[in-house]
Amino acid sequence: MNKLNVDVIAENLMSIHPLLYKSLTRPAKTNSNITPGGMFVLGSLKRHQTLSMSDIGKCLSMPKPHVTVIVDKLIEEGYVERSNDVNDRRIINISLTKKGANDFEELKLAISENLKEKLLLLTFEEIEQLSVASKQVKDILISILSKV
Amino acid sequence: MNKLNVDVIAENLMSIHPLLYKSLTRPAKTNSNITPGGMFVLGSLKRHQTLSMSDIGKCLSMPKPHVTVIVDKLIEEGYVERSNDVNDRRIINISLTKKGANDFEELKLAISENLKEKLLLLTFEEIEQLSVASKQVKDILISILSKV
DNA sequence: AATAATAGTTATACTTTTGTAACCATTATA
DNA sequence: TATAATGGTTACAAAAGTATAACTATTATT
Repeated sequence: MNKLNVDVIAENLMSIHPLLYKSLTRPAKTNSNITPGGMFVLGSLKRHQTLSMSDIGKCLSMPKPHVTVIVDKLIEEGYVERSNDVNDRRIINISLTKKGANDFEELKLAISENLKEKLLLLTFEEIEQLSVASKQVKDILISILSKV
Repeated sequence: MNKLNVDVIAENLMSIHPLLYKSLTRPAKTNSNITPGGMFVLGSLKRHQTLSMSDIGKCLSMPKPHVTVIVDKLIEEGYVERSNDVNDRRIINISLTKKGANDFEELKLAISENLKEKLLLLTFEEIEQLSVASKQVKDILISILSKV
């Protein structure tokens, strides 16, 4: 383990984070009434198809009561639905509805549009590089940070 | 401009963001009384040395009243200090104190330590890759998303 | 069968963030 | 000089996130 590299990684991630936050959550507010938390839940469901309430909490390091509040709101808006687990009747599984999947796709497009304006400043090579590098960061972080 | 690439980038960044959030802000809470917002402000100051109140707001897409609140708290803790601009007496410049710089360094170490446990699961090559890729993402995002 | 553990909800209190509007001081403009 | 624009603060309200405890229902353990 190279100690220097780890510190560099931490430093890079700390710089990336605040830049992302506003760029990603702002379109969600202007184009829909999805809160940042709701957006993350939808993203997790998009990746995993179905998750129990507890799994969502683990996925996002979110306390269970908060998951309940967010999912309640998403159900109210028709984005997700509950279903009882067939094996364990304590478990409630959450999955995207068609509307939820569609609207999340639209939200991603809105974020793309928003980013696109900024990305126009880059060369084709830089965009290519960012595409590859962001995928590498994503895949590696998911492999070590995702708890589900 | 390759449309596919832009959408891939948006998708990757949206996946990265929730993973980072908790991993980066949790150590700040356990090791100090710096709020996430305060951490971002310190990070901006670390990169730019000195910023006016408005610049901090632009940097982090933060409303000005919120900047005031956060900076007030950081001053109270002795992490940053105000100084009047010599050319424009409306402007108040904020810069890190020695204590602020030190404690921010320590905070970064705490985050590194926290990450290190997880990074132990990776191969040396993956760490190397993450180090390079996260730097690329950081540099490119700063070049297009940072407003200061 | 009794007890402990797990999944989820409800309730509550608190912190942080976000959004406005009003306000003062200073600088720029007409 | 009068007016507009900018930088920053104050005050207030509302939304979102965080944390904890108490509770029900179900499953696992003994």
